[in-house]
Amino acid sequence: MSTGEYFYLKDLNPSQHEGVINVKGPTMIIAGAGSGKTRVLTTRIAYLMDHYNVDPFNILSLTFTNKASKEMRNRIEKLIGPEARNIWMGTFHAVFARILRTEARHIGYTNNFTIYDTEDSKSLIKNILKSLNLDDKLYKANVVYNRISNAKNRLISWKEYNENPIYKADDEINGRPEMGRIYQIYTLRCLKADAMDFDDLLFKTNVLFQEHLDVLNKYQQRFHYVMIDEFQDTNISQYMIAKKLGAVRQNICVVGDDAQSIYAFRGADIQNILNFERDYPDLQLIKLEQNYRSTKNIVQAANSLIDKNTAQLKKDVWTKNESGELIEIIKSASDNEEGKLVASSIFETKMKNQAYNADFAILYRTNSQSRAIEEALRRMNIKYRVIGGLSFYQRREIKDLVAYIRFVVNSNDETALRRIINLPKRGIGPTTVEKLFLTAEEQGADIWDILRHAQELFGGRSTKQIETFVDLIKNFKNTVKNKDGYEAASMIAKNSGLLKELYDDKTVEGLSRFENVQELLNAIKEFVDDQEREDKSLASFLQDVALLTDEDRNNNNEDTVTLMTIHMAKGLEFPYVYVVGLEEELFPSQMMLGSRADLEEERRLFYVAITRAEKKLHFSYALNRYRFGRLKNCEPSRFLQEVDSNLIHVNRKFLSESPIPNSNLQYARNFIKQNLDKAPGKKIPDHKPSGDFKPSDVSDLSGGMKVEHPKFGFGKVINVENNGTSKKANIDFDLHGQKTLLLSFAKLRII
DNA sequence: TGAATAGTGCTTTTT
DNA sequence: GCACTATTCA
Repeated sequence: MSTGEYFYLKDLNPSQHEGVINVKGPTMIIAGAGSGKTRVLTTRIAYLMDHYNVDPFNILSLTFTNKASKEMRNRIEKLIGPEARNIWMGTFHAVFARILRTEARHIGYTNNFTIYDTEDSKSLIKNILKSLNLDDKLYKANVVYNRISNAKNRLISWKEYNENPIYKADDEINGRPEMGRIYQIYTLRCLKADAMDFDDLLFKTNVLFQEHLDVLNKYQQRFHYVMIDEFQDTNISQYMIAKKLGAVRQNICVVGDDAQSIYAFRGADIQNILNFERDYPDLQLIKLEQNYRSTKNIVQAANSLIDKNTAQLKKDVWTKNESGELIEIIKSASDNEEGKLVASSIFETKMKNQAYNADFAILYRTNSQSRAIEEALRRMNIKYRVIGGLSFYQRREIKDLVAYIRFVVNSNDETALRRIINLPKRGIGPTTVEKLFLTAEEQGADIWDILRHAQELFGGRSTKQIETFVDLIKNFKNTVKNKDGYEAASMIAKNSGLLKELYDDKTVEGLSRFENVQELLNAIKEFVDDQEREDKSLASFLQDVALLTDEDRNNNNEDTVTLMTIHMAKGLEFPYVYVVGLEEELFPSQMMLGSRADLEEERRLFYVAITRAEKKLHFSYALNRYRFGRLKNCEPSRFLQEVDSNLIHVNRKFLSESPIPNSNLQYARNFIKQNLDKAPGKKIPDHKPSGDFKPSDVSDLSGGMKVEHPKFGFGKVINVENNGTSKKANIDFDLHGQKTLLLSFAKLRII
């Protein structure tokens, strides 16, 4: 069999070639960072279609992010043309949501079911907790949600949960004996609302395949080849689905890197890699170990770090690339200084290497770290964009409008109803809402029926408002039936009063909310105008809105520095990478110091961060950082010492001041507090900061300057004393008199 | 019922 | 520091 005729096989190295052409039978590809994993996967699919004439409809390719699947589809399309669009390709959640919609009736759902995102789920849980009158110190929505989520990811139903003595004992020790009952109620309420949460999309797929072998068989016949990317991130639930689907033909190929497993907190189980070896003893194991992405120094740094983990598969990542520059460490006195130093280092690197902004990424452990960095970049006029944080579809105004649409389409959707029934305010308060739900439960009726018959059932004061609301929704239902999705959505936005409320809000945030809603409407218009789409109904747009993420919208090609968490950076690469906030308790996170397994996951996370870099890597840490709104001393991260020190260069220029002793800071706080409390008789009202109040850079502050303070108002600087972090200014405020402020933490705007 | 205020807890990471 | 909640007052 000659393979020379396919141009795309030419440049593959021997292992990659193996990975591409061995398409039959169970295969596991262990792929080191930057080893051309996606290339192997896409080429493999192209080869399947090209060489074996496999119908794309018979190929299932599963990824974790929309972005990854989109990229894969594009790359395959480049290799073999538009036929690539027919491959079943997407995230686990998206693909199985699609299958569940078709098969919903088998498991007690309609094909119109709503998908609850995490926020929806938590809000439902909060409601349940409240109605059960449980101690909210012990039963927190977050904790309960995670517990339920964990159970589902291990395929444990509420029934099994309640029968399991280990869970029971565990919950009792933690003072939460009601957990099983909550799980049960939550499940039933979701069913009643015709809603599935994220975990349900996988859990219910398992149930479906377990209990309806004919359905399973149908999909087994459909998917001749199953491929899973980022296999190290699969949980039990996902693995079981894949295993069932591949059971007949056994053409199942998993690609992953145990060293990059960073989602154990979400139920991902590296054990799956071992399970795979156990389940398919005759598998082909292929290792991709040559790194094409990074310099020798970076590859070695990553190897030296990951070597400290005990739980890992044997793998030897190497590169032919040049050694490149050493890793540079940036040390700073505070988080703000870290921002400044990183920004100026980017500026210098850009000048020296004629690089673009887009060549740079700044990676951090937690989203909250972006603030100080953003500020510094803004000051230096370096364009940047922040990935992640609050996504578009999670914004309040977007969720509000979506909730309206959701309820119009599915009037059993409890969470949506609770969100909109009094939004904008229409005089239906919590008391009334609870009464409605209680009645629905007593009568065993749908909440929509109760709403429609509120007049007969209650006859009280609030029924008039309820009637108005019901008429509104009925009206919308009609619109949805008769108009296209865009027109209907616009109508809902307008007539619900949502748009007006935002329009009336003339603050900056109000304006941007208004624009966001417009943008959502535009997105719906785009959806409706899409020629290739068959079902253009609003219901169809809504179906997977919960699964959409921001990156799907944000493909602008502006030249910007990228800021994001390390988790978001997985799979990406940049010439210049800054890993910031390398401090104990921040990275590794304080929540992960408890066990070896957790610490090793943090180390893998750092490994992921390092291996994003192509040319040059920077590490940065600060000696002081604001956390919980207080300045805290920080220790450099242990991870810094775990990287081979021969590969690291400490930049002397940046070695600045020592930490600010906490006692000094406390002193400063007390000083200010005392001064504020000095004249209790005549209370001076707090100054209202000007609308555009933004603290200025105070490094050049000197006597005679006029400043504004958010609390003390306007004043004049008398003098500035000391230097560095203990630098302080005497300021004479117009209303509050003379004060001494520590500049490292006072917020002053120079006028 | 709604708006304003005081108090609390908290930050991991995401489909 | 912020966002969310409980409490208070109109």
